[in-house]
Amino acid sequence: MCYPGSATMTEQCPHSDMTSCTLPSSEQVTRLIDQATELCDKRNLRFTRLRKQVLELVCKAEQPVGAYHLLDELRESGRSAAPPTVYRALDFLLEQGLVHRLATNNTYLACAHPQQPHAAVFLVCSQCGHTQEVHTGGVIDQLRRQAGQFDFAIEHASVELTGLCSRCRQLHEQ
Amino acid sequence: MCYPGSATMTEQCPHSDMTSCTLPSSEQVTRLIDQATELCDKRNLRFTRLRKQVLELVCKAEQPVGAYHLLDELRESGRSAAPPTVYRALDFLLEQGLVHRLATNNTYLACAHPQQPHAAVFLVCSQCGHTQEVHTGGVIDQLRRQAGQFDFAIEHASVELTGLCSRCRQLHEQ
DNA sequence: TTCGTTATGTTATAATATAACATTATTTTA
DNA sequence: TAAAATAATGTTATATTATAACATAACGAA
Ligand SMILES: [Zn+2]
Ligand SMILES: [Zn+2]
Ligand SMILES: [Zn+2]
Ligand SMILES: [Zn+2]
Repeated sequence: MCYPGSATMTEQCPHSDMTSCTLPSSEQVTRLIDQATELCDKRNLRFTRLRKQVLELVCKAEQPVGAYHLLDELRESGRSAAPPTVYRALDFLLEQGLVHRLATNNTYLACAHPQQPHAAVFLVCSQCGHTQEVHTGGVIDQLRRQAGQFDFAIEHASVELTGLCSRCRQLHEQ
Repeated sequence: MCYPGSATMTEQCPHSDMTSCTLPSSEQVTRLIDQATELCDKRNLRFTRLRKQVLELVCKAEQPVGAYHLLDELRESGRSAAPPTVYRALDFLLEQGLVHRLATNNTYLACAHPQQPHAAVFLVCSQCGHTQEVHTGGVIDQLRRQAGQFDFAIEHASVELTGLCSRCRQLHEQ
């Protein structure tokens, strides 16, 4: 996940150097939470304690996390929680574009650019699990055009690329 | 799913007219099975009765099917079957590129062009479930380039576009 | 035929997600 | 403010998807 602020939200995410984002700093998490708070406020939605807590957990995770991992963390935090607890919170966050869900491994990660709705491409490392959200408008536009040729109107694009990340490739080549 | 033979395996699948493929004809199924037989033979792999039967079921389905649906059908056919029965057969077929798995809805569909390995784009109708495999080399190439900018080596691309198919859009607009 | 390998059968269980209904919290309206 | 309506959460049960582990059977090579 790449965090806003440190770079423009264009093609090149700050994530191109992997080290910089393995462990999001507490400031970055705070920033995302602040953005979410503002965004929910604007939309007249309740950013409840539970929803905030789940978003925080997702943000703090250095990698996409599973729902049941979040459930464990909620319980460890002392809160009474069951699967619907976390799934409902995740559903809310997904609807608001604050998190993304990766279909290929059933995990959730914080959106790097929750400001505007967008389709994203995810680079998922099969070795270390590190996952990077990249915004390549060109790709999505091209997909939309191609789908249009088949008279198909895209509602949601799931583009998940699995492979070796830079670091793992280097380690692997040695 | 679009069937080979009726058109070249390029951008435009025969699938662009949806009606032509809702119910694959028995000839088309036979053709796919024959291709699979040949392909396994070439690779010195055993295209066992179970594997053939599962591929047939996937081919005959007019839409991508779930593993447990296949399991039911296997049982209805009189065969003793449990989840591993179908998952193992599906794993084999996936490895050989004879079927694809859709991560967004946990379903399986026969590959339209099992001859050569490929990355494909899937157009999944959220209304009727109809799913079309399209081969737009351009998209995959572009994805590969974009990923390359992040020093990322793609092993597998999952590109699944959910939306309204031509027919459903027409019905919807009225 | 014998042996090693591969595939399948079988039972149990893991992992992911939702249904249904009760309770609590919040907002709206009177 | 009080009552009613709405939204969120708690709670229990269950559905859905997938795999682990070990036994048996089929197959292929020697
Ligand atoms: Zn995003
Ligand atoms: Zn990696
Ligand atoms: Zn294919
Ligand atoms: Zn449709």
